[in-house]
Amino acid sequence: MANDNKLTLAGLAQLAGVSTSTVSRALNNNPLIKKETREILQALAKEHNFSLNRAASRLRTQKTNVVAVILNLIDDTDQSISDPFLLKVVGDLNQELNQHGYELLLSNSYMANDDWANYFISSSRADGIIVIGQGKSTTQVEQVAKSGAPLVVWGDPTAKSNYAIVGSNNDLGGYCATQHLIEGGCKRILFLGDPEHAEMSERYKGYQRALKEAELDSSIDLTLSCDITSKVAYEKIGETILAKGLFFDGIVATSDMVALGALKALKERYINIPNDVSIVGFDDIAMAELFHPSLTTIKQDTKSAAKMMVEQLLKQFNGQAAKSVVIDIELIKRKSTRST
Amino acid sequence: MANDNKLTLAGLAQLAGVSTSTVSRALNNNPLIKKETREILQALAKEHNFSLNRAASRLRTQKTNVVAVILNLIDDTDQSISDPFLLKVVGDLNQELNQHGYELLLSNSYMANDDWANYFISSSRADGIIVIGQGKSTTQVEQVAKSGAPLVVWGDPTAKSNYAIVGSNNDLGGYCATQHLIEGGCKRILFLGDPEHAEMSERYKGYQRALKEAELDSSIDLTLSCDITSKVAYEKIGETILAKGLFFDGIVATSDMVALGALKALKERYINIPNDVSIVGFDDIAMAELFHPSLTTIKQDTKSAAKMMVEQLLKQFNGQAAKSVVIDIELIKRKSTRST
DNA sequence: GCTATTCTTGCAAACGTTTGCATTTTTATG
DNA sequence: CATAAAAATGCAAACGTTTGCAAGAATAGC
Repeated sequence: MANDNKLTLAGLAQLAGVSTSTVSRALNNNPLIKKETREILQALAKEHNFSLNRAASRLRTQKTNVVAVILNLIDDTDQSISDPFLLKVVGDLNQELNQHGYELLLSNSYMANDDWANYFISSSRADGIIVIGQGKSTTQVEQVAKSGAPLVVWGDPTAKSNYAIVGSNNDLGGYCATQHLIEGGCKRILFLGDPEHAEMSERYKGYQRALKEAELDSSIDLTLSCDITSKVAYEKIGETILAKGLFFDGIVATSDMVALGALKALKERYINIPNDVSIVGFDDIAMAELFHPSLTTIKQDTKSAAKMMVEQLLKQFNGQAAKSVVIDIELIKRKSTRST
Repeated sequence: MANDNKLTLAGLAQLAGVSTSTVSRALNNNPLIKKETREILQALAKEHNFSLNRAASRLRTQKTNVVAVILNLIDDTDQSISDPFLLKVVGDLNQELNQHGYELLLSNSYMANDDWANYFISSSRADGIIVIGQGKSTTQVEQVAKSGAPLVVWGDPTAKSNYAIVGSNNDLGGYCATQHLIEGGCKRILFLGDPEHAEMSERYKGYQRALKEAELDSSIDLTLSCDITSKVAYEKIGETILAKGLFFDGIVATSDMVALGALKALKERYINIPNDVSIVGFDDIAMAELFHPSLTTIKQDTKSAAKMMVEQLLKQFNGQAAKSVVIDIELIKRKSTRST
């Protein structure tokens, strides 16, 4: 602390009366250095609370130990930013990355530069990229894949792609959700969400499969296309009821936020949940059980999702091929559906 | 793309037939270089989609253009991670930092190393630190401050400190919330939250002031100390009612999550909101208006908070002194309180 | 005691930028 | 046209690590 200018490896070496290479190796616990010496030097480093200059070591080793996480937001709707589910994923990724000695550089798709591989990888800002959400267009992501940069995407794992995608079993999720409503006695089940969007379309498939198996109506007018935001869902349900009355008795929503928007619209019209209309959400965000009635939903396991994403990314760092991974989902039964 | 090894500044210089210094200056738009030359070189760089090696430039310039954002989580409760409010702040910070040419390195207080200044600043990982949440203990933060590292904290701006704190006018928030309940006719108003915690204690002060001005009961048994999580709030309200009955008609909660936990506990007992009990939350998270009844709350303006935090940090980068900033709050009236 | 082997350590050259200073080219001035 | 001043470019030395290779010290084998 007396020294004004920062302590460097060379300085530490001088202090210890050894060469910089020895100090460097000692701090990296290189067995080339005698154990005794290593311990002395490590203690000395701690005493002077020395810390390696990462810029220098990154330059020398060509490795950053940083992973860029990009929130691939849909268009210009800003609600994605505050979608609690996506942010939960970021939080879990952070934990998981830290545990493997990596740091998380957060970005979103609004950033000026859109050649991600160039911006993050070629520039030595990060070693790899994790993209959260496939967005509406996949061109940017595909460009990264083409560049050969280590890449993992959170999205629809069953989608055909030349990069690794980690995601929930959306088809099964849609199926279970619908199945559960059917068991509860629902006859006319609405699908609320955007069936065009990658992950959602899988959920839609599962929904349709369940309906067909039960020989229930699966006609198109039971599909209510809407954005991923709760506000839009709320408005959409309102309009629909106004126009066509309450012609359904169940809702499969593509996310908890959407489900909660619908829930609100229904409750405002004194429609009883789950008896008049049952609702199943998707995600199992923290708030799902706080609502009244608490929301039955398909839980996405973000913890293991994070684990898988990091695992697949690390594989690529080691030169191995990564593959898409399907994460199991789980039906969480609560009070927005009839118990069976 | 034909070249396997990455293009470097020297390579680009050779391609253009000039020196590396010229290219470097040209790409940094240095007016020392003739405008014409600059444009030619910039075009060439784009054509070969060259990107500067940041590790190298960071080493040379001793500047990273990265800001570390640390989620200072409370103890080992993991709910803070998923607290939508905190994550919203992170999102807004990200936007704001990007706009000023900085990147966001995300961390949390669980990381192994707890000498933050050393870990982030001395090691050239980042130029400055933003800490979100003052946590239970401020020792780590104070250590950073003492080290002289550029630092801004999100917390209680009225707290005595030797570092810059940006935060809402919590006292006024608590006051307005309580005041609003009083106007709605509430007589026995509960404070739900942890009055010990920095920001919360300010809210508590405002709450008490409002009560005293209205000459209402402000005795200690109207203070229900509870953790910041909705689950705990839910349980606490349940227990309390079981033990002492419904002895209150209003609740000032220290966060929306806490308010929503309380809301749930009350609704399950068929207590009418807002007529039997009115509730005011704090934060105005996205979900606040989705609940039934929608939640009256004190809105924290995260956008301008982010702007202020970044502004204060940049000041420090320029060698100027930073100061604490109080962000205005706003009462958002919804349906969980009686309208006046 | 001498050589062959194994352990330890040190030397010095990278890694790819930026930048003070020197040098060359251009423009202005008398 | 010569010279001074200004503008544009180049040289080379950093920035602080890591690491292949060489060299020195210790141990073993005969």
